[in-house]
Amino acid sequence: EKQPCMPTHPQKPLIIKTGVQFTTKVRLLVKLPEVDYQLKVKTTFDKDLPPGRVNRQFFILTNNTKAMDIEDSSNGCLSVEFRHLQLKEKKYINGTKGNEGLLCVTEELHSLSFEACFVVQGLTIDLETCSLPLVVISNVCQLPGGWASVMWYNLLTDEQRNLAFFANPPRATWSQLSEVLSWQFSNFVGRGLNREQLTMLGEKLLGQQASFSDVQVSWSKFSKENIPGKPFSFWMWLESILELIKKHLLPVWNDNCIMGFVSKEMERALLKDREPGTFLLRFSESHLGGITFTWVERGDNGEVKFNSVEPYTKNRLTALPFADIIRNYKVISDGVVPENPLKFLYPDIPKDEAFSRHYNSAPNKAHPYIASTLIPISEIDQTLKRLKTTEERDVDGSDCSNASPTPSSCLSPEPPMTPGEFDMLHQQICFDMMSSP
Amino acid sequence: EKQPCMPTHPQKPLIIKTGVQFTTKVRLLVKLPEVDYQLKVKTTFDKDLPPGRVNRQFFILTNNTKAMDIEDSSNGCLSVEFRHLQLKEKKYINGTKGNEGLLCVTEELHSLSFEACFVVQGLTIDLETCSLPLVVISNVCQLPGGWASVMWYNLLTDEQRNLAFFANPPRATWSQLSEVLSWQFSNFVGRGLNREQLTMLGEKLLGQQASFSDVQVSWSKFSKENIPGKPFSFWMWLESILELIKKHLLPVWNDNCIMGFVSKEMERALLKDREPGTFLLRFSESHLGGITFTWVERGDNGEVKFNSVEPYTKNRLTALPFADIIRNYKVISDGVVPENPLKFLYPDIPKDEAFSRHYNSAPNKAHPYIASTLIPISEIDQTLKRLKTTEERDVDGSDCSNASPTPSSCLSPEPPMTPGEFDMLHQQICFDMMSSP
DNA sequence: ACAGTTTCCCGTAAATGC
DNA sequence: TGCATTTACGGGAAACTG
Repeated sequence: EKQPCMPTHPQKPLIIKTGVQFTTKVRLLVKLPEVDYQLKVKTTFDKDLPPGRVNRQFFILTNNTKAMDIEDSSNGCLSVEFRHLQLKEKKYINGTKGNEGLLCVTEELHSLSFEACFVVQGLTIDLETCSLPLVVISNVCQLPGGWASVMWYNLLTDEQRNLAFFANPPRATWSQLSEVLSWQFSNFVGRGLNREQLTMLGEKLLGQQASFSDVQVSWSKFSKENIPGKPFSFWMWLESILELIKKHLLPVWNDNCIMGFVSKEMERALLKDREPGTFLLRFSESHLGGITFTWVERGDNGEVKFNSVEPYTKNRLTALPFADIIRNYKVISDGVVPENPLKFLYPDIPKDEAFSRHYNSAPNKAHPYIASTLIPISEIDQTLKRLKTTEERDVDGSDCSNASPTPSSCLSPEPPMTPGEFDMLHQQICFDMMSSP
Repeated sequence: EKQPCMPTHPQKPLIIKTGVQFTTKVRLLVKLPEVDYQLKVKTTFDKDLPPGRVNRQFFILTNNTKAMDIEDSSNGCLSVEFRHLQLKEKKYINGTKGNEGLLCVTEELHSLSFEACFVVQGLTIDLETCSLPLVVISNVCQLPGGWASVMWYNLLTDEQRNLAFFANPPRATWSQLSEVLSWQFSNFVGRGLNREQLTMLGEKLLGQQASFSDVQVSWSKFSKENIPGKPFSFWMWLESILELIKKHLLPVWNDNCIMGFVSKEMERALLKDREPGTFLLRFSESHLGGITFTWVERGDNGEVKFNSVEPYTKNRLTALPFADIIRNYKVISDGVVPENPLKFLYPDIPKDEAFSRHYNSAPNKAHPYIASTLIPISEIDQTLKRLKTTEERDVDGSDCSNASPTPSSCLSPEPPMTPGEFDMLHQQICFDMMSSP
């Protein structure tokens, strides 16, 4: 009869960081007869501890009681919004912490309870409801892990409050998971993933498959186990890319200039028949939050060569926006006029046509100073270069799993999923009370 | 009989930030007869408000009482160290705040009081002491202003507790002030200022003077009024340079490679007869926390030309260490092989000899990637360049005040002040209880 | 409207706990 | 001892407040 709206971390609901304010809202969905008494609602954290007791215990530091009021907007029902709520951990509750030692903090689920009581015509009526499971973190570095939990829970169950969910988390099919992954991108950085990008992610997570859609992905493989040979899990890697886009690549990403998720085999297959100087942008698979470009060129005797620049990460992107890196990148071999090897964005868009709207218009203030830019330069020693090219296949091979099929036309640019699909997912995760029964 | 040791902000004593822990220590300087009772000390903030009442009021949030104990180290007298003290502002104490509206928060002085009471042979003895004046800030952005106050107070008075000091702050002579300024550098970034650098600072603050040492500097001119034509005060400018050195230039500064404080006239006078490609490093006077280099070259018909690069600030220095900027800086004019114009550090030290020990040894990991560096480049269009050179004098002139005297030999490298002078100043500000009477 | 000041909170580093 | 987690707080930005 009453339903809570979720506390929200900016953009990431259902995650609460200790010591940081959050907001929550409850609405009464039944119409009460005209009353002139106050209907007080009390908010409690982890009101009745579930049987599988939680490890950590928290309490609401701030005022947790407030009277309902007629909602300004909409149809005039009763609601109350708690603001400036803050969570703090209880220390040394009863000697030691719980024992479910297998779960990490971001898998530990909690909930907010809301209670009210009113009397009408001699009848005492108790109202109570609670939130969807919450994850409590103490530092933003735990946010990616916490968000993985929230996604997995809401993707795979409709239960209102199964706090033991991660004791034995169900698997997701790739078709479910890929939809959520694309939604992460459309929701947080404005453009979702197309089929080719999702295929690369599927291969990365599951290896070669005849058909992906029904293959199952375990929770562990998604966000807990490290990718073989890497010191991070699949989700941590993907999340680092979301973060990179949000902070440094937003307009370029939304302009569809970043292919991003391409295997190295696919990359070569795509570039090999292209005009020399054709390049594409790809996220680093070996480092968190990095982006690189690969271009194709022809050697003296006509053989195809591929070059990839060392991935750029946030440190360098802070000093120099990515579009300007592409604009100014130069390769220098000793004593030669440096040249920008990047000519056409795959498949054949002249570089400036693709990127010029993102260039930083030169800040030519009438200084007594000579303006100066940082220019990303690769210095290539010709002898070394020849060596490198022959070894290239081997060095790269160690980084890649299996060969991927020939590209054919599968990488043609495609729009992200339809808005309708996103709305559906959005509601699944972000309980919009306005549209509830 | 008892004396407090100061609460310390890392490296900056006598400044307390609300909500951040600080530590303070009190020692009893008289030897008590053997006692077996505990001597408790209580710490109070702004215990008795001074007549000229303060605007803001604070209190100690944490436990403020602790028993004295025999000091481990040294001569075994009683002492107590309060740790994890934290200050919080009292809100709405009695309606409104005080009225001394002329002072800003960093000029508002406070103090910590320490009290203890003991009974010996039927005599009750009250002990009480207090700290030197303290500045309370709420954000680190107020630290430079607060530190200016602490310096000024301790430079110009020996009073233990004159909380109204900034109602009418005395002036400092340049000889006093310059010594403190040099000490800032030797203390916080490891190398003090030599006579030439101090002379430039004196001229900047006071204009041309026959003899600086007795000229007086007002508190306002030092840290409150903006430098004419600039949006910051003298001290804020100098402090931004200290910060820049601490974060990005430490080894280069300590290696004496940075002349830093040179007027533009002096710079030209020094460089004009030097080998083309001779350069020096100078802090920006127009922007906070910037460093630039100026080099001399000769035009086609033998005339002397000076070029200064746009100052580097922390953003770029984070992506590329300054020594590498100098190492790799290039000037490019269209279609020509780019060249590094920096050859000799003034007066005549080959660049690599001066800087090579600070170069980042190339991080050549066996990547499948082509390594890439950011290279600072200035692109000079030849036609523009010719125009620029003729206008240069005027453009620059607008930025400089009066002509400075011919350099003669006054810029010869000199060691910073003697350690003894620093020790004296250090004690003046940082009350070292060990050496007190 | 605005400037001085405080609050908020991310993100890195250090401390703590298990 | 090492890893997981929390605490600490600088720093940028938003919010507050006379």
